Amino acid sequence: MLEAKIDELLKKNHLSITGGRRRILELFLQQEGALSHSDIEKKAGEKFDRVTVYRTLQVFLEKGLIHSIPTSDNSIRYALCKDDCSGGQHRDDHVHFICNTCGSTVCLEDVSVPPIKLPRGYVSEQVEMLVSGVCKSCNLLLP
Amino acid sequence: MLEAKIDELLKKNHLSITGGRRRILELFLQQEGALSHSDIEKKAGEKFDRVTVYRTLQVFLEKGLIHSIPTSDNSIRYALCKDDCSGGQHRDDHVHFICNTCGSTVCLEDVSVPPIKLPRGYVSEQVEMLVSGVCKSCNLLLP
DNA sequence: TGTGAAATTACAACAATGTTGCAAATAATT
DNA sequence: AATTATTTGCAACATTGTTGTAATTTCACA
Repeated sequence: MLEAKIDELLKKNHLSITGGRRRILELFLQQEGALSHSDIEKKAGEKFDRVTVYRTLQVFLEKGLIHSIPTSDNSIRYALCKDDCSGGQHRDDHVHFICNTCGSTVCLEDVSVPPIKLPRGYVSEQVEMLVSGVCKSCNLLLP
Repeated sequence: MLEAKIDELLKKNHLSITGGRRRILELFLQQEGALSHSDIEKKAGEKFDRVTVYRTLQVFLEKGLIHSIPTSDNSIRYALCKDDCSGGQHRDDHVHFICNTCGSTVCLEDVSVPPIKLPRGYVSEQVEMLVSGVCKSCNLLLP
Protein backbone atom coordinates (compact mmCIF):
# COMPACT_ATOMS: atom_id res chain seq x y z
CA MET A 1 0.00 0.00 0.00
CA LEU A 2 1.17 3.44 -0.94
CA GLU A 3 -0.43 5.16 2.00
CA ALA A 4 1.32 2.94 4.50
CA LYS A 5 4.64 3.59 2.85
CA ILE A 6 4.06 7.31 2.98
CA ASP A 7 3.28 7.34 6.68
CA GLU A 8 6.24 5.13 7.36
CA LEU A 9 8.51 7.48 5.50
CA LEU A 10 7.25 10.42 7.50
CA LYS A 11 7.60 8.62 10.79
CA LYS A 12 11.05 7.41 9.96
CA ASN A 13 12.08 11.00 9.48
CA HIS A 14 10.46 12.23 12.67
CA LEU A 15 7.87 14.31 10.91
CA SER A 16 4.30 14.63 12.03
CA ILE A 17 1.82 13.22 9.59
CA THR A 18 -0.32 15.82 7.91
CA GLY A 19 -2.45 15.98 4.81
CA GLY A 20 -0.08 18.26 2.97
CA ARG A 21 2.99 16.18 3.58
CA ARG A 22 1.14 13.03 2.63
CA ARG A 23 -0.04 14.55 -0.60
CA ILE A 24 3.36 15.85 -1.63
CA LEU A 25 5.08 12.61 -0.79
CA GLU A 26 2.44 10.81 -2.78
CA LEU A 27 3.23 12.94 -5.81
CA PHE A 28 6.89 12.03 -5.54
CA LEU A 29 6.14 8.35 -5.17
CA GLN A 30 3.65 8.21 -8.01
CA GLN A 31 5.92 9.95 -10.40
CA GLU A 32 9.17 8.65 -11.71
CA GLY A 33 11.40 11.68 -11.91
CA ALA A 34 11.89 14.99 -10.26
CA LEU A 35 9.38 17.73 -9.55
CA SER A 36 9.73 21.47 -9.41
CA HIS A 37 7.95 23.64 -6.93
CA SER A 38 5.43 24.70 -9.55
CA ASP A 39 4.85 21.12 -10.69
CA ILE A 40 3.84 20.33 -7.16
CA GLU A 41 1.72 23.38 -6.80
CA LYS A 42 -0.17 22.49 -9.93
CA LYS A 43 -0.55 18.80 -9.25
CA ALA A 44 -1.54 19.24 -5.65
CA GLY A 45 -4.42 21.32 -6.92
CA GLU A 46 -6.02 24.14 -5.07
CA LYS A 47 -5.92 22.23 -1.87
CA PHE A 48 -2.68 23.63 -0.50
CA ASP A 49 -1.29 27.06 0.02
CA ARG A 50 1.86 27.93 -1.87
CA VAL A 51 3.56 28.71 1.39
CA THR A 52 2.82 25.24 2.67
CA VAL A 53 4.49 23.74 -0.37
CA TYR A 54 7.57 25.88 0.16
CA ARG A 55 7.82 24.95 3.81
CA THR A 56 7.16 21.30 3.20
CA LEU A 57 9.86 21.03 0.57
CA GLN A 58 12.24 22.82 2.89
CA VAL A 59 11.54 20.39 5.71
CA PHE A 60 11.87 17.40 3.41
CA LEU A 61 15.20 18.75 2.24
CA GLU A 62 16.47 19.25 5.77
CA LYS A 63 15.43 15.78 6.79
CA GLY A 64 17.03 14.27 3.74
CA LEU A 65 13.83 12.88 2.31
CA ILE A 66 14.45 14.66 -0.94
CA HIS A 67 17.41 16.28 -2.63
CA SER A 68 17.51 19.27 -4.94
CA ILE A 69 18.76 19.29 -8.49
CA PRO A 70 20.17 22.51 -9.87
CA THR A 71 19.05 23.67 -13.29
CA SER A 72 19.89 26.35 -15.79
CA ASP A 73 16.41 27.73 -15.93
CA ASN A 74 15.76 28.87 -12.40
CA SER A 75 13.42 26.07 -11.52
CA ILE A 76 15.10 23.77 -9.08
CA ARG A 77 13.83 20.21 -9.20
CA TYR A 78 13.41 17.93 -6.23
CA ALA A 79 13.62 14.17 -6.16
CA LEU A 80 13.13 11.52 -3.52
CA CYS A 81 16.23 10.20 -1.90
CA LYS A 82 16.95 6.54 -1.71
CA ASP A 83 16.47 4.85 1.61
CA ASP A 84 20.11 4.91 2.47
CA CYS A 85 20.50 8.64 2.59
CA SER A 86 18.12 9.62 5.31
CA GLY A 87 19.34 11.01 8.58
CA GLY A 88 20.88 14.19 7.31
CA GLN A 89 23.80 12.54 5.61
CA HIS A 90 23.15 12.51 1.90
CA ARG A 91 24.62 10.11 -0.52
CA ASP A 92 23.25 11.32 -3.82
CA ASP A 93 26.35 10.66 -5.80
CA HIS A 94 24.40 9.81 -8.88
CA VAL A 95 24.06 11.65 -12.16
CA HIS A 96 20.96 13.65 -13.05
CA PHE A 97 19.53 13.67 -16.52
CA ILE A 98 17.38 16.41 -18.01
CA CYS A 99 15.57 15.67 -21.23
CA ASN A 100 15.56 18.55 -23.66
CA THR A 101 12.60 17.08 -25.48
CA CYS A 102 10.07 16.24 -22.80
CA GLY A 103 11.58 18.32 -20.05
CA SER A 104 11.63 15.56 -17.49
CA THR A 105 14.39 15.25 -14.95
CA VAL A 106 15.42 11.89 -13.63
CA CYS A 107 17.97 10.42 -11.28
CA LEU A 108 20.25 7.93 -12.97
CA GLU A 109 20.75 5.91 -9.83
CA ASP A 110 23.06 3.48 -11.60
CA VAL A 111 25.41 6.11 -12.92
CA SER A 112 27.68 7.46 -10.26
CA VAL A 113 29.59 10.68 -10.46
CA PRO A 114 33.20 9.99 -11.41
CA PRO A 115 35.92 11.28 -9.10
CA ILE A 116 37.76 14.36 -10.24
CA LYS A 117 41.00 16.01 -9.33
CA LEU A 118 40.77 19.64 -8.33
CA PRO A 119 43.57 22.17 -8.51
CA ARG A 120 45.67 22.58 -5.37
CA GLY A 121 43.86 24.56 -2.70
CA TYR A 122 40.33 23.56 -3.55
CA VAL A 123 38.39 21.28 -1.24
CA SER A 124 35.38 19.44 -2.57
CA GLU A 125 32.39 18.89 -0.38
CA GLN A 126 29.79 17.96 -2.92
CA VAL A 127 29.72 17.18 -6.60
CA GLU A 128 26.76 17.46 -8.90
CA MET A 129 26.65 16.15 -12.43
CA LEU A 130 23.94 17.21 -14.81
CA VAL A 131 23.54 15.66 -18.20
CA SER A 132 21.06 17.02 -20.70
CA GLY A 133 20.01 15.46 -23.95
CA VAL A 134 17.34 13.03 -25.10
CA CYS A 135 15.94 10.56 -22.63
CA LYS A 136 15.07 6.93 -23.16
CA SER A 137 11.35 7.43 -23.71
CA CYS A 138 11.77 10.30 -26.14
CA ASN A 139 14.33 8.33 -28.08
CA LEU A 140 11.85 5.57 -28.74
CA LEU A 141 9.49 8.02 -30.36
CA LEU A 142 12.04 9.05 -32.98
CA PRO A 143 13.10 7.44 -36.28
CA MET B 1 43.47 48.51 -22.91
CA LEU B 2 40.33 47.07 -21.48
CA GLU B 3 38.03 49.28 -23.47
CA ALA B 4 39.53 48.19 -26.74
CA LYS B 5 39.15 44.58 -25.80
CA ILE B 6 35.54 45.09 -24.90
CA ASP B 7 34.66 46.72 -28.19
CA GLU B 8 36.53 44.04 -30.05
CA LEU B 9 34.59 41.35 -28.27
CA LEU B 10 31.32 43.00 -29.16
CA LYS B 11 32.28 43.47 -32.78
CA LYS B 12 33.50 39.92 -33.09
CA ASN B 13 30.08 38.75 -32.02
CA HIS B 14 28.21 41.07 -34.36
CA LEU B 15 26.72 43.13 -31.59
CA SER B 16 26.32 46.85 -31.71
CA ILE B 17 28.37 48.73 -29.21
CA THR B 18 26.32 50.37 -26.50
CA GLY B 19 26.97 51.71 -23.04
CA GLY B 20 25.09 48.93 -21.32
CA ARG B 21 26.84 46.11 -23.10
CA ARG B 22 30.20 47.76 -22.54
CA ARG B 23 29.53 48.14 -18.85
CA ILE B 24 28.38 44.56 -18.35
CA LEU B 25 31.26 43.12 -20.31
CA GLU B 26 33.58 45.27 -18.26
CA LEU B 27 32.20 43.76 -15.08
CA PHE B 28 32.86 40.29 -16.38
CA LEU B 29 36.38 41.15 -17.44
CA GLN B 30 37.28 42.92 -14.22
CA GLN B 31 36.07 40.12 -12.07
CA GLU B 32 37.50 36.68 -11.89
CA GLY B 33 34.52 34.41 -11.53
CA ALA B 34 30.88 34.27 -12.41
CA LEU B 35 28.17 36.83 -11.84
CA SER B 36 24.50 36.46 -11.15
CA HIS B 37 21.89 38.74 -12.53
CA SER B 38 21.58 40.56 -9.24
CA ASP B 39 25.34 40.90 -8.90
CA ILE B 40 25.33 42.74 -12.18
CA GLU B 41 22.36 44.83 -11.29
CA LYS B 42 24.06 45.95 -8.10
CA LYS B 43 27.50 46.54 -9.55
CA ALA B 44 26.28 48.34 -12.60
CA GLY B 45 24.72 50.79 -10.24
CA GLU B 46 21.63 52.79 -10.92
CA LYS B 47 22.70 53.42 -14.42
CA PHE B 48 20.85 50.58 -16.12
CA ASP B 49 17.36 49.31 -16.08
CA ARG B 50 16.82 45.77 -14.85
CA VAL B 51 15.22 44.88 -18.12
CA THR B 52 18.29 45.95 -20.01
CA VAL B 53 20.39 43.64 -17.90
CA TYR B 54 18.06 40.74 -18.61
CA ARG B 55 18.06 41.35 -22.32
CA THR B 56 21.78 41.92 -22.48
CA LEU B 57 22.56 38.69 -20.70
CA GLN B 58 20.18 36.88 -23.00
CA VAL B 59 21.88 38.25 -26.09
CA PHE B 60 25.31 37.44 -24.71
CA LEU B 61 24.14 33.90 -24.05
CA GLU B 62 22.77 33.48 -27.56
CA LYS B 63 25.94 34.78 -29.11
CA GLY B 64 28.06 32.54 -26.96
CA LEU B 65 29.89 35.34 -25.23
CA ILE B 66 28.90 33.95 -21.86
CA HIS B 67 27.62 30.66 -20.55
CA SER B 68 25.25 29.98 -17.70
CA ILE B 69 26.02 27.94 -14.63
CA PRO B 70 23.16 26.17 -12.88
CA THR B 71 22.86 26.47 -9.13
CA SER B 72 20.81 25.04 -6.32
CA ASP B 73 19.66 28.38 -5.06
CA ASN B 74 17.74 29.84 -7.94
CA SER B 75 20.37 32.32 -8.93
CA ILE B 76 21.95 31.29 -12.17
CA ARG B 77 25.49 32.55 -12.60
CA TYR B 78 27.04 33.68 -15.85
CA ALA B 79 30.65 33.56 -16.87
CA LEU B 80 32.61 34.71 -19.86
CA CYS B 81 33.38 32.08 -22.42
CA LYS B 82 36.88 31.50 -23.62
CA ASP B 83 37.75 32.80 -27.04
CA ASP B 84 37.35 29.46 -28.69
CA CYS B 85 33.69 29.05 -28.00
CA SER B 86 32.19 31.98 -29.78
CA GLY B 87 30.02 31.55 -32.83
CA GLY B 88 27.18 29.70 -31.23
CA GLN B 89 29.09 26.50 -30.69
CA HIS B 90 30.01 26.26 -27.05
CA ARG B 91 32.85 24.31 -25.66
CA ASP B 92 32.52 24.85 -21.94
CA ASP B 93 33.49 21.36 -20.97
CA HIS B 94 35.11 22.55 -17.78
CA VAL B 95 34.11 22.09 -14.17
CA HIS B 96 32.48 24.85 -12.14
CA PHE B 97 33.31 25.44 -8.53
CA ILE B 98 31.09 27.13 -6.00
CA CYS B 99 32.60 28.15 -2.70
CA ASN B 100 30.36 27.56 0.27
CA THR B 101 32.33 30.04 2.33
CA CYS B 102 32.62 33.13 0.18
CA GLY B 103 29.90 32.25 -2.29
CA SER B 104 32.00 32.84 -5.36
CA THR B 105 31.62 30.75 -8.47
CA VAL B 106 34.55 30.13 -10.74
CA CYS B 107 35.32 28.23 -13.89
CA LEU B 108 38.05 25.66 -13.40
CA GLU B 109 39.27 25.92 -16.95
CA ASP B 110 41.94 23.33 -16.37
CA VAL B 111 39.63 20.69 -15.04
CA SER B 112 37.61 19.08 -17.78
CA VAL B 113 34.45 17.11 -17.28
CA PRO B 114 35.22 13.38 -17.38
CA PRO B 115 33.33 11.26 -19.89
CA ILE B 116 30.53 9.14 -18.53
CA LYS B 117 28.60 6.17 -19.76
CA LEU B 118 24.85 6.57 -19.79
CA PRO B 119 22.32 3.76 -19.68
CA ARG B 120 21.15 2.46 -23.06
CA GLY B 121 18.67 4.80 -24.67
CA TYR B 122 19.96 8.05 -23.27
CA VAL B 123 21.71 10.50 -25.56
CA SER B 124 23.91 13.15 -24.01
CA GLU B 125 24.04 16.59 -25.53
CA GLN B 126 25.63 18.55 -22.74
CA VAL B 127 27.25 17.76 -19.44
CA GLU B 128 27.61 20.10 -16.52
CA MET B 129 29.69 19.40 -13.47
CA LEU B 130 29.33 21.47 -10.34
CA VAL B 131 31.63 21.10 -7.39
CA SER B 132 30.98 22.92 -4.17
CA GLY B 133 33.29 23.23 -1.20
CA VAL B 134 35.99 25.59 -0.07
CA CYS B 135 37.90 27.58 -2.66
CA LYS B 136 41.56 28.37 -2.81
CA SER B 137 41.35 31.85 -1.31
CA CYS B 138 39.11 30.81 1.55
CA ASN B 139 41.37 27.91 2.34
CA LEU B 140 44.31 30.23 2.88
CA LEU B 141 42.41 32.12 5.54
CA LEU B 142 41.92 29.02 7.67
CA PRO B 143 44.24 27.28 10.17
C1' DT C 1 29.67 64.52 -41.41
C1' DG C 2 24.73 64.41 -41.54
C1' DT C 3 20.59 61.55 -42.12
C1' DG C 4 17.40 57.69 -42.06
C1' DA C 5 16.53 52.82 -40.88
C1' DA C 6 17.28 49.45 -37.57
C1' DA C 7 18.44 48.22 -33.14
C1' DT C 8 18.52 49.17 -28.28
C1' DT C 9 17.00 51.26 -24.20
C1' DA C 10 13.98 53.08 -20.39
C1' DC C 11 9.72 53.11 -18.51
C1' DA C 12 5.50 51.28 -17.04
C1' DA C 13 2.66 47.77 -16.05
C1' DC C 14 2.24 43.30 -15.01
C1' DA C 15 3.03 38.15 -13.74
C1' DA C 16 5.36 34.85 -11.18
C1' DT C 17 8.09 33.46 -7.42
C1' DG C 18 9.75 33.55 -2.79
C1' DT C 19 9.55 35.32 2.31
C1' DT C 20 7.70 36.57 6.92
C1' DG C 21 4.57 37.12 10.93
C1' DC C 22 0.69 35.73 13.10
C1' DA C 23 -3.74 33.69 14.18
C1' DA C 24 -6.38 29.55 13.44
C1' DA C 25 -6.41 24.72 12.86
C1' DT C 26 -4.46 20.32 13.38
C1' DA C 27 -1.49 16.58 15.26
C1' DA C 28 0.96 14.45 19.02
C1' DT C 29 1.42 13.53 24.00
C1' DT C 30 -0.28 12.70 28.41
C1' DA D 1 -10.26 14.17 26.33
C1' DA D 2 -7.36 18.06 27.35
C1' DT D 3 -3.06 20.32 26.84
C1' DT D 4 0.86 21.45 24.24
C1' DA D 5 3.51 21.70 20.24
C1' DT D 6 3.43 21.79 15.46
C1' DT D 7 1.61 22.94 11.12
C1' DT D 8 -1.26 25.47 8.09
C1' DG D 9 -3.60 29.36 5.79
C1' DC D 10 -3.83 33.99 5.16
C1' DA D 11 -2.22 38.51 4.34
C1' DA D 12 1.09 41.47 3.24
C1' DC D 13 5.20 42.17 1.22
C1' DA D 14 9.82 41.70 -1.38
C1' DT D 15 12.15 40.00 -5.19
C1' DT D 16 12.58 38.32 -9.69
C1' DG D 17 11.28 37.86 -14.40
C1' DT D 18 8.29 39.29 -18.69
C1' DT D 19 6.09 42.17 -22.24
C1' DG D 20 4.73 46.24 -25.00
C1' DT D 21 5.75 50.68 -26.47
C1' DA D 22 7.74 55.11 -27.11
C1' DA D 23 12.02 57.41 -27.19
C1' DT D 24 16.75 57.19 -27.77
C1' DT D 25 20.94 55.55 -29.70
C1' DT D 26 23.80 53.07 -33.00
C1' DC D 27 25.09 52.00 -37.49
C1' DA D 28 25.36 52.24 -42.44
C1' DC D 29 25.51 54.92 -46.24
C1' DA D 30 25.12 58.76 -48.90
